[in-house]
Amino acid sequence: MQAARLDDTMLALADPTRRAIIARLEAGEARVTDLAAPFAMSLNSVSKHIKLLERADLVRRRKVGREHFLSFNPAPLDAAARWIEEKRAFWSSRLDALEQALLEDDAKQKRKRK
Amino acid sequence: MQAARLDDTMLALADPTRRAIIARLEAGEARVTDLAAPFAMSLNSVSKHIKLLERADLVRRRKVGREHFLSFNPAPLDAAARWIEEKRAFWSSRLDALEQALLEDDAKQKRKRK
DNA sequence: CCAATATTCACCCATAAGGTTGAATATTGG
DNA sequence: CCAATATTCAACCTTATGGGTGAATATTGG
Repeated sequence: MQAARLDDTMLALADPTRRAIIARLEAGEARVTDLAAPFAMSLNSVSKHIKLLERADLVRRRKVGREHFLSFNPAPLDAAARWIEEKRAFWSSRLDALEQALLEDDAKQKRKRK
Repeated sequence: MQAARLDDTMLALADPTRRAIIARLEAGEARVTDLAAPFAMSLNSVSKHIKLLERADLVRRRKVGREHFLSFNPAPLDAAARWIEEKRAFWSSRLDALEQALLEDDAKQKRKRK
């Protein structure tokens, strides 16, 4: 349960392979080999992607003997979602204000014409 | 109004300088020079960050003579927010289910004891 | 026309990402 | 013990980031 900066979270999500890995983990824990299987890519490359996901704390590792079981940890998504929603909220309210202004102008025009 | 893949959007958001630039644009349009001012960094570096933001279609450029006015375009955030919320929804419902199962177990235990 | 202003372009540099292959390590099954 | 399995480690390559500098370009104000 550590920090994991927004930088790492966003960067981790910026790659389709890593997003696919996360999607795959919705079906439950998986080993490195399982995760690598669908990709036309060496096991090692997938292992590196997993490391990046771990750095972002989006993936947790549970070692049982020689097998490493990976699971998804959604916690870091909160901060990312919060940042994005803040911007979206600000700009949707700004658009609302613009719309409002246009409506008022319209009303003013109507009054004038009347 | 072009595509701008999730990759570019996420990558653009993965850097604190670029997030600060976006935050600054909430105050309205700004020139490259204005955006660069707060940073202990060359104008050129900021110009590059802006280019990355443009690639992600998060920033739009309006040229007036020698001045380039930049503005924020929130549209690409929709897809990013959607992806994140999908994962969050899935996992929060999964946690809910777990909680539910625990509660049911608890109830079962009570019944037994009774 | 000319100097100042606003930006980009063209390089240069260091580091990281994303991929490869081959060897090392750890653990299991027989 | 030994072979097979599951992973990582260590190099290496290519390309992209993130930063810098200096020159080129475009436009404006006198």
